[in-house]
Amino acid sequence: MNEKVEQYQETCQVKTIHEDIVTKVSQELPTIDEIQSVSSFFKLFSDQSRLGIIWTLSKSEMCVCDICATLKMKQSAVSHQLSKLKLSRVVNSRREGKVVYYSLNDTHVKTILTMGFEHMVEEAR
Amino acid sequence: MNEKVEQYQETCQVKTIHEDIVTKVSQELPTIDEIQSVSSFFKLFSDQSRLGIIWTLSKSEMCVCDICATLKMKQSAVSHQLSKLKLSRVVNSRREGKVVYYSLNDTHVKTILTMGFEHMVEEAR
DNA sequence: AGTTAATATTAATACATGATCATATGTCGA
DNA sequence: TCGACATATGATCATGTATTAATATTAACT
Repeated sequence: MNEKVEQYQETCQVKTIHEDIVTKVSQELPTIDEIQSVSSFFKLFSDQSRLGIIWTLSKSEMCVCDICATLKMKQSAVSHQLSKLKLSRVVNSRREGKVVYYSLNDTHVKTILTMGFEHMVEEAR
Repeated sequence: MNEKVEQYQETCQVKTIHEDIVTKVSQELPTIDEIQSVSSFFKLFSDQSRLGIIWTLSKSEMCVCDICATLKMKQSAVSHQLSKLKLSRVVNSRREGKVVYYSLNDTHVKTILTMGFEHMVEEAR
């Protein structure tokens, strides 16, 4: 039993089936930080409320109150989610007196959003 | 005070700022089911382990044990996540004797995965 | 300065969910 | 049919997180 197999067994408890594939794919594997970063990005789209907010902002720049009204959400809940989205730089904000306007930060987000909805339509068929 | 403003206050407790925008965006708003469906789809990409699995499968069809070895995950954890991915029809499986091979179900998933990593690269600049 | 409006923040709560252990299921070979 | 291997499943536990109510902050107006 060679070292590689032993190492597999640490996590897998099973004899490796395809060492060549594992080796090849492992070499291309993103770092933990990269996977973490990407999964965190997708997490922003994974909640109903946040996705609704992202969707509305993809249609128009809006203030907090408008988002509340559109999505029938409480102001506090909207603010909380907006702050997460802003922290991840998915949205921008600008203040005009008492009112704060939010908008999508980049077109990338809009594209991914669109793909999500396209996928849904296709799945529904 | 008209009816609309009162209705806003139910959820928003604030006087509406832009009735026209709210009305327009509301008309285009996806249904709750649609938003639910799309957010659930993105949720599959929102966890480190699942994203790792999706990534490896985007490189090659693999059996459960190979995935464990590549990602240094326990077999049980991998199986649990694979079953979620399969339930959402993101992956397919085929059995060959004792070994079960998993693969990505559609190219849509691969495209979205790629966009996520592209976004990360751009953000890192 | 005091009041009101719009938004942000804090703390508490309830709920979802990923990992793990133990065990079950399925498949093959002796 | 028995044992070994590969995978799946159930139950439990710990962690994360969305929501809410209450309160703070910020800004405009009188």
